[in-house]
Amino acid sequence: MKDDRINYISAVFGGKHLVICSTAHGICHIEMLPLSTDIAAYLSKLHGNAMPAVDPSLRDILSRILFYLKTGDDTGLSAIKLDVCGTQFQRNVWSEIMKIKRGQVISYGELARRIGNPTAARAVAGACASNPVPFIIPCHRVIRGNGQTGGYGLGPLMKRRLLKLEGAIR
DNA sequence: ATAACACCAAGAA
DNA sequence: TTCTTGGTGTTAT
Repeated sequence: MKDDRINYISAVFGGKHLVICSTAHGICHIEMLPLSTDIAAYLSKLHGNAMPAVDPSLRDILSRILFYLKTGDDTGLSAIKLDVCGTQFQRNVWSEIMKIKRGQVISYGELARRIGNPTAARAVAGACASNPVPFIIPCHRVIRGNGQTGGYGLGPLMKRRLLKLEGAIR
């Protein structure tokens, strides 16, 4: 991917900065950062040279994601334009995750089967872990085969919180 | 090459 | 029930 200029918008949610980054082509990155983080400086270091700027045109997307985080209603999330880069395997996993509806869960092993790579459960977990856009690509809906919720980049507590919000779990 | 993983199934206690 | 153990595929070093 090119070092396209990155813009961002942020809001405070759950004691952290919810940060949404975009290129000219779509959302490329969502992250939760400690309140002490200098967001622009952090993103600059992460994405290369140019200093990112706040982009007010991301306001609608931000509020839609916040609405989802508060209510569990994910209407319109899957229609958000993305600009993510990944290996072919990761893209296969991510696009399969997009098919999981709100309130549903599947196991890493089942997802592996669905992409035609039935012994790759652990690799599927790796692809979930490298999902750059949590919530939009709902990797929190992929759980362990034994019913435990499993790991999550934003913390297992957040994963359970989302699944409860969606009514997928008690 | 190899080590690190958000896993899994089976088996022991 | 919890725990080990051996088996996996992909990715980054």
